[in-house]
Amino acid sequence: MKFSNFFSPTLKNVPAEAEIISHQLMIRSGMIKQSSAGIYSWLPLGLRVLKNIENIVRDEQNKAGAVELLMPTIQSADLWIKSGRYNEYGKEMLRITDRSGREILYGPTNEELITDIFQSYINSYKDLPKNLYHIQWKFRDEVRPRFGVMRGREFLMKDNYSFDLSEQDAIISYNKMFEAYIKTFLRLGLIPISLRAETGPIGGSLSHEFQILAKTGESTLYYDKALEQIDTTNIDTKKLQSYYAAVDDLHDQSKCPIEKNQLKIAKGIEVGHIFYFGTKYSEKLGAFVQNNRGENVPVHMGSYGIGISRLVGAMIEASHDDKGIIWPLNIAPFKISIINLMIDDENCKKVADNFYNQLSSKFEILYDDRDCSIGKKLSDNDLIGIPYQIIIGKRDVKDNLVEFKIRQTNESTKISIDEAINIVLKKLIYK
RNA sequence: CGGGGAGUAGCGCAGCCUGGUAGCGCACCUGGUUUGGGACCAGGGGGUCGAAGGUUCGAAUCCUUUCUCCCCGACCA
Repeated sequence: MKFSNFFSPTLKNVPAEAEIISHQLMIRSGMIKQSSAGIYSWLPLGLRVLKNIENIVRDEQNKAGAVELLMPTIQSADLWIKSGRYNEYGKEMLRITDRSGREILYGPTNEELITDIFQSYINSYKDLPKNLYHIQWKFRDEVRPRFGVMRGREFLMKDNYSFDLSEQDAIISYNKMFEAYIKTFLRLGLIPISLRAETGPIGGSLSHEFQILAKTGESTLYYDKALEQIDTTNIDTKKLQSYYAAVDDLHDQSKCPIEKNQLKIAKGIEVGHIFYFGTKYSEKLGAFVQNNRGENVPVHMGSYGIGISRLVGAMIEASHDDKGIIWPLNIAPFKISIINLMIDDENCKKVADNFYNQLSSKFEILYDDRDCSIGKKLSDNDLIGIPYQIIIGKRDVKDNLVEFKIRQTNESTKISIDEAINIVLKKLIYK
């Protein structure tokens, strides 16, 4: 992608509305534009990041055996009346009346809809277990949206729902998702801390929330150090679930079961939540199957959410410096940028064009060919967090060199033009 | 919803107290000079001051109403 052809309005000034760093950086880097309180347009750069995160979440869901579908954003009130949540849910639910006076709503979650879909087709225990998910926009009319996309009213969420014959089976499904969540967050380069949680309005008996560590996180976590050392090759959910972890208001030092030197205190951002809630919705919405004795029994369900749009903000909170965002390679909107400092210089242009032509078919490349000052180019590329940057200037090109910069560490080295492609390929492929 | 704050050019702000129809920085446009970390000089375009009503000869400025946005709290992916 040629930068001159892209749409990435970077800003020097931060709009006063943005309080926290991720929100500021998202606005300054041209990722999002606020439309109204808690509602955002995703500009091209932000959309790329959002999609990259979405795809990793999707991939891990698929690997864990979940099956993707897509349910609508707008739901009929009927199902919610049936489940009893139409009144329960309160003002957070955006209620709308259509032209013929029917009550509809913008879905804040999908237990009702998915249960209805399930019960329409599945009648036998032989079809279990099932695990269905979708990645869809939700709307919750928060009393106070804040922190940019970290707590918007409209947000993108991956939510899935498991259906099992028995509680024991449901716990297996639950743990499978638990593992998938750990894998997902690790793959995003985050350190997930799993905590036993309250089940809240979803209801149920078993629940974990997943917080990722970030200095600027909203919640204070008290947890066993061991939670940070996850064996990525063999994720032992039982072990992870056995470690102590609590948010500050549930933590009581006098009753804390672990040694002080084993206890760690850190800030976290909640990015995922999983629930097992038994037959709460299946009974109300008629999701019954016949078991092997021919009896109709309600299915045991669980639901599992990951805030994808929140993760964008959360990841920035977890990874930035004073120059801007530092994206991990797999999330970065572009993997590498080719920065031509002297667009009017023939040699520089030749070198830059050549890199671009050779690499653009292989990776997502940003070719900074803009007619603007050197400082702006360099600082923009840092701001938007491109992991690798090839900086091409007159001075180096004369010596057959270019600068290769790693955003993560801000280290840069001079490399020969001839070797550059190989070095880049090595970095991007074997990373 | 309770408490606090803010709406003046695309963004950040000053002007408001002590009414006399708007100004600065960044961004933008033109010309020139520059060119390895948000360049410099000169020239230029753009706002009727969130909205409505009122007071006044005259309102960004005073009064009333209203809308929006932000921050702190309870809640959440």
